[in-house]
Amino acid sequence: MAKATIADIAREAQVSVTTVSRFINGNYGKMSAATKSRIQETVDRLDYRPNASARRMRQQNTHVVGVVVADISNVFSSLLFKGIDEELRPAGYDVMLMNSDNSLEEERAEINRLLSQRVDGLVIQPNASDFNAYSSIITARTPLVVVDREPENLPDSVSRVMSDNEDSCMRLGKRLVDAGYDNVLVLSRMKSEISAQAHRVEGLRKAADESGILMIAIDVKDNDVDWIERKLSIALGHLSGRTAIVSLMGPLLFDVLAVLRALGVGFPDGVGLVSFDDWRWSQYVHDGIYLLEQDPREMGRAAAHDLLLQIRAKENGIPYEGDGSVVLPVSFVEAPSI
Amino acid sequence: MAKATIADIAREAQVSVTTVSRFINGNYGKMSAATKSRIQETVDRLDYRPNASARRMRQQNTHVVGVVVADISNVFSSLLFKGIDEELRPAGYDVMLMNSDNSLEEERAEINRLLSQRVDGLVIQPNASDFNAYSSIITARTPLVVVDREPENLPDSVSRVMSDNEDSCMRLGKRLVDAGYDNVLVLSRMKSEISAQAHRVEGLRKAADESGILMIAIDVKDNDVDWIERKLSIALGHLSGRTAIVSLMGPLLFDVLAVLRALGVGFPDGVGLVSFDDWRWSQYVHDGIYLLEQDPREMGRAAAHDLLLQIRAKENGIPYEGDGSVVLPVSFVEAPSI
DNA sequence: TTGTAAGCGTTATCAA
DNA sequence: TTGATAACGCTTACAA
Repeated sequence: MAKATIADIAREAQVSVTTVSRFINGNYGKMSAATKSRIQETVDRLDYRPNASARRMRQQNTHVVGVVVADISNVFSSLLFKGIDEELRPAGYDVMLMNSDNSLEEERAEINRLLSQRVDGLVIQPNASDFNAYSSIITARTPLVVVDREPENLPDSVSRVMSDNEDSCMRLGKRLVDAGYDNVLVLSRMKSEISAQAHRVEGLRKAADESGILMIAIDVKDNDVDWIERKLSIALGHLSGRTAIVSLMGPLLFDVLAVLRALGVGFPDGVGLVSFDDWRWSQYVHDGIYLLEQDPREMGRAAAHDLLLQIRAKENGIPYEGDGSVVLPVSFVEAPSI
Repeated sequence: MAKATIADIAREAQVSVTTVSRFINGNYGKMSAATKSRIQETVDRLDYRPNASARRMRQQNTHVVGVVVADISNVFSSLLFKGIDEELRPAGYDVMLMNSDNSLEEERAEINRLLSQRVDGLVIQPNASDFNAYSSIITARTPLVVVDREPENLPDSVSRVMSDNEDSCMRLGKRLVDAGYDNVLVLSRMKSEISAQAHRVEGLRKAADESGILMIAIDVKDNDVDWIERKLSIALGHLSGRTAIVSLMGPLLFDVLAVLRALGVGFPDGVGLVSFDDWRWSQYVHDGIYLLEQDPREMGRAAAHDLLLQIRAKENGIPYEGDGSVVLPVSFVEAPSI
């Protein structure tokens, strides 16, 4: 037998579809107890379940929001999702999650599919450096929050949630100067047109400029560990004085550790070592690694919170009264690796 | 202006809705080039996008599958999702992801919502020990794959993808005996009624029974690090001979490491240490930790693969020809911590 | 307290 | 090569 519909229930329970619909939606303001229980019985017996698609045809909203992350295998993304889910779920929204894998094309296709789903809102960690790539979202008038990466030409009207990348890295730079380092070797791995890491490089560069220490930035892109090893080996061989290595993204730290092990370079004796983003585990490597930590879960919550404000404003035709821009602090986790 | 519909396009392009529908679906078998380009132009101009909900009303399938994981902040879950997505996306399916947070109630509600969405299939990492909790899925005739945890009363007709938990742990037990250990202290953290960890305990127990070494199993449940420290401290104080500690889930290893550090117990000198599930990082703790690794991404792929077979079989009214049950190996990553 | 019927955006059947 | 129209399952004015 095909899936039960509201009409099946109505027929079996000897009432009209209207009454069933009212029952389903809890509008039993003036419904006889007899009717109620008769419908309930039928619903249970036929295992009836309202069809969400049909419901949406009559309503303006889907109660579904779309989330597009850059790389779900990165812990950042899963915690971001968790934060979003924690905020959205109690508000009655379900989430369609998509993984762009740092690909512009994938991302474009995914956004299109989400718009086709008529999601009530969108949270994206963008891959494109220019916000014009996302104009379709604006045209569709779908509430949007941009997270983690800030494309150029982002209109003020679009909400965003970022970490305090540049400033924290400026402070890190000063901290390294104070600790007596002469050089800082900055490693990034930027896989898409745009990355939060660029701001981190910028912050470190400013600190270096101000204090006169030497800063070398290396973007490892898709290169493998051997490539990194060669680069690091050369750099370390040619630098005099004390050098600190800064890994600007979590997964990259694995490669850095492998390289340092291969080169037989220890820390903090051989080099200083700092990394972004390594939740919990790195405290057990040697005596712990100095960390700059974001709070992706909180970023997710903030993004979802703003999205809800936008959605509600739109539904009620009232103006949106949110912050529009949230910058979350990056915290320093002290450890003896520098 | 409200979102453009197929009727808007038809009016503007001076054709019928039928023709537009044909165009949208690529059925331009016999459509004049002029008509085609006129429609295309209008579609672009009005930023038209088919409404997925409306489409579903006329079709039997939604091209959406639901995934329910137990804890998205656990790397296991995100890699599982990644594997599922990799297999499903190219086949044209989108994913609604839900996080049950190891809660039975949450899980029940989530499954209900997904069934209301009329998802074409479901992958779940179940929290209930008895499969009867999931009978609604069977009643709804929704294709289903159960992953990671195997509830009681799971009918043969339901597909499942598991890791080879019991057998791998039996082999681990023997390995520990061979390495000269006299006792094995097994730590688990089971948050729901059912857990893959139970099979791991079982495997170790069998190995212990066969070889005559002492095995003590401790389930830490929701207790904190202090509790674990007390328990471990007492156990270690009363055991004679060499003891190996086995952590049966990834995140638990953090706590174990913290406790060992607090107790001033090193490895492999003080105790032997083995853990399940610690992707990449634990090789840098001391000289590396002996690991038993699952492949959650592969589990996801296998689950999605089977789900697709079920969905296609159902759509075409042909019998399902899949394995029904996949058991993936657990690999041993040697390291000097035992 | 309950019912009738229109309409949401699309696809599919039939007809031209 | 294109079009008119019914139908999908539900909600909601309006009626009774």
